Amino acid sequence: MPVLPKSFYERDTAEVARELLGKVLVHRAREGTTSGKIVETEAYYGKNDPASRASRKRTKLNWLMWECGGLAFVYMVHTHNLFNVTTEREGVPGAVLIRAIEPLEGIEFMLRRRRVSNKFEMTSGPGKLTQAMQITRKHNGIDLTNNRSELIITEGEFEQFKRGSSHRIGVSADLKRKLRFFVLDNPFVSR
DNA sequence: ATCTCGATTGGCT
DNA sequence: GCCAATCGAGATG
Repeated sequence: MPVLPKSFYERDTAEVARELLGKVLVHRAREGTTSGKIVETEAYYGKNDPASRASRKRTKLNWLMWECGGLAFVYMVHTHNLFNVTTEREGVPGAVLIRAIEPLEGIEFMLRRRRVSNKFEMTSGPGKLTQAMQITRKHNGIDLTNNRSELIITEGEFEQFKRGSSHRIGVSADLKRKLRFFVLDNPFVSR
């Protein structure tokens, strides 16, 4: 399946978050390939989004949100790595948090890394999927639109599905808009 | 140099 | 449902 081009990401962040559902995140590591269908996302904007890492000034931690679209943006919260994709054109902050995937390839690796037997516990949360797919801060800044990258996002080929939306999870101050998107009735969605 | 906090998770009551 | 774990980095003095 073809890799998503940069133009896919350089649009309104909520639109990208919604359309990322059903696309496929692929990690081609030495140990083996893991991949999964994206089933839950959240959109984060800049200045007037109080929940965003980019709501305040640009720092060593959040600078990637101002870069061009289609780059990996990984940071830690508590003990977990959270994986995001940058959106909007260079200079405009934005990113989409990938909150859950449905495993496709490399399920044996994911089970081992997560130390769980229940497959629904492998990737049904933003910190869970990074552990399962072994995504860490070393992937910060990787170009997800380059077919030679270790980490890429490709088109998917799935039956049509319904999407739902809600307010974002775990944020202390949210906007009025519903900026969380998920595949309806998919068991790998968190909660 | 020290304090504080978080886009989470898992274990225990 | 509640709460501790645990870590980087921004904020403060």
